[in-house]
Amino acid sequence: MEEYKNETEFLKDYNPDEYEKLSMTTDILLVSVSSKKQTNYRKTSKKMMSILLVKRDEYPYKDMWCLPGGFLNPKTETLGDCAKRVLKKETNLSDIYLEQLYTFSELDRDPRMRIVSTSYIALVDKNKLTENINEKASWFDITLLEEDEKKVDIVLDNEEETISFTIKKTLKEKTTDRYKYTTIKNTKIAFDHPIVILSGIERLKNKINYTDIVFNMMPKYFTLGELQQVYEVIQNKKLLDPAFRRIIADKVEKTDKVQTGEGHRPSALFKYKK
Amino acid sequence: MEEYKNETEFLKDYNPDEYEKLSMTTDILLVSVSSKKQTNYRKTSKKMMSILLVKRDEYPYKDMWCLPGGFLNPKTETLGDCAKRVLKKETNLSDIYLEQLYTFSELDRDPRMRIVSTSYIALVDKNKLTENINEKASWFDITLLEEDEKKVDIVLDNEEETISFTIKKTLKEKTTDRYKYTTIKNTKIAFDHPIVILSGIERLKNKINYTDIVFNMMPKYFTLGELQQVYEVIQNKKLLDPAFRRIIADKVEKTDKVQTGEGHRPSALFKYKK
DNA sequence: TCAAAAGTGTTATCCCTACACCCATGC
DNA sequence: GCATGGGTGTAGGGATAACACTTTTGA
Repeated sequence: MEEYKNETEFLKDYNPDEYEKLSMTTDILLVSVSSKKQTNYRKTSKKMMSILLVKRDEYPYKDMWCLPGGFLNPKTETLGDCAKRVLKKETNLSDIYLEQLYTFSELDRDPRMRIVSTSYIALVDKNKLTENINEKASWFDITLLEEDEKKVDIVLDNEEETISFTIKKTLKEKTTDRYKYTTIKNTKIAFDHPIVILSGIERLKNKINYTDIVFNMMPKYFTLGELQQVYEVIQNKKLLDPAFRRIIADKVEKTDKVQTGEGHRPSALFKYKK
Repeated sequence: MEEYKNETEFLKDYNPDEYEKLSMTTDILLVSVSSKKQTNYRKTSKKMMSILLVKRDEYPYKDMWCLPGGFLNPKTETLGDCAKRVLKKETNLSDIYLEQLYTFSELDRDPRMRIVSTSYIALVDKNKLTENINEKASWFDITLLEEDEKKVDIVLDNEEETISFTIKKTLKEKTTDRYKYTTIKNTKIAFDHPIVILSGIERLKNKINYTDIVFNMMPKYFTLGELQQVYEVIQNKKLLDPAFRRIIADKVEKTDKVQTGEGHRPSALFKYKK
C-alpha cells in the first residue's frame, strides 16, 4: 500500500477492487434442553440437550443437515447483527443469548467460493419457542460418547432420523487444552459443521462451571431439581443433591410458588437472582 | 439462492459477483515480559508485561500506533496462516504460541472500506527475539489501572513515548461476565485496537489460572522466582511464595543447573515438565 | 556482617464430598 | 403403604492462606 498524506489524497487514488475480497457467513449453534415424558408417573421427565439443524435443499451438500446460518451483508450489519437476523428467521425469537464461538477459515470449506464463517452459540428455553420455527428446521437430541481422550462420537436424534459422526481430537498445544478437531466419519452433516457443533458443546460444558449461563436455558420459574438436571445433562455426570444446592444457593431466589402434581413431595419454585 | 440438483447445473449458473464481499485482516497482540534493570545489585530485575506496536505511516490513522496486522489473502491462506505470516514479518520468528481471540466487525472500523478483522494473541519469550524486529515496531510496557469495575486506564510506555487510553466496561449479560468495551479516551492508538489490547490482556489474565500458557513466555530454564514474577505481573497481584510453589510444583521439573551471581542465595533452575 | 531472595514447615480455616436422614406427595 | 423426588444436617478429608522460620550468597 502506498503512503498518503491525508484523506483527500488517499481517496483520489483509492480503488477498492485492488483488494482481494471474500464472503462471510455466520453459523449458529442453537442449544436447548428437551424433556422426554416418562411412563412411570412418579419419575421426572428425562432431560436431553438438543440443537437445531436445518435441512439443505440446495447445492452444495443438498439434503444434508446444517446449522442455521446466512451470508453477512457487509454494507449494513455486523456479524452479531447477522446472527440475530438468522435466529429471528429460524425461531421467530429475539433476545436470545448469543455468544461468538470461533471464526473458521479453512480454504475448502465451501466448494462454491472462498468463505470465512464466524460461529455463534445461542441458548434458549424451549418453552419460549412458539410453533413458528422454520419448516425445514428440526430439533435433534444430542449425545456425546467419548470413547477415549482422542475420539468423540456424536449422535443426533430427532425421532425420525438418527445421525452420527465422529471427531478425532489431536492435541495442538501442550501448554493449554487446545485440540485440533478432525471429522473422521460423517455422511449427513454439511460443511465443517460437525466441528462447530463439538466446539460449541465443549464451550458450554466449560462455561456452565464458572458463569450463570445456564439460566438462559431456563424458564422464569423452575425447581432446583430441574436446574440440577440441566447441569447434569450438560456436564454429562450425576451431581449430589446437597452439594449442588449449596453451589447454586446464592444464584437463585426462592418464591412462594410451588410445583405440585408430580407424584411426590411438591417442590418450591425458584427464580434467577439478579 | 436458487435450488440446484447437482454441481454441474450449479456451476453453469453460478456468478460469484452476485454475493457482497469484503476484506478481512488479522491483528496480532504480541505479548511478552520485559525485565527492568535494578540499581540495587541484590534486587532481582523488575518485570513488566509488554506488547508490540507498529507506527503507521499511511492513511488512515497516519502516525498513530497499531497492532501488527495485515490483509488476508483469500486465495491462499487461512486466518491462522495470515497471522503467522504477519508475525514472521514483524519478529522474524516462527513457532510462536498463537490463539484466536475474537472477530471484530464494527461497520466504521476502517474509513476506507468494509473490513472484518480477526484478532489473535501471541506469546513470546523475549530472549528468543533477535534484533530483527521491524524498524517501525516498538515494545511498550503496559500498565492497567482499574479505577473501578467500570473503567480501565491503560498506560503504554516504550521509554521514548507514553501513551494512555481509557476504556469503559458495560455489563452486556448478567449471566456471564461479558462486558461491552467502549473507548472513551484515546488519541494515539489506531482503529479499534484499544479494545483488542484490553480483550487480549483479560484473556491472558484468565487463562494463566487454568492452563500452562505462561510457559510460552518463559525461556527453557528459569528459576521459580522468575516464574512467580511473571504470574504476578500478569495477574497484577503479589503471591505468597509457599503457596505458589505448591501450585506449580507438578508443572515444573528441577534441573541440575543453578543460577548464581545474583547477590543472594543461588536458585535452582527448573524447566517445564512435558 | 547483612540484605535479599531461596526455600521449607506448620497451623488454622474453608470448602467440598459423601452419606445419612427426614418430609410430603399421588396413586 | 410405598416409591419417588424434595430437602437438610454433619463428619471427614483435602486444599489453601498466612505466617514463621532456616539457608545461602555477593559485596
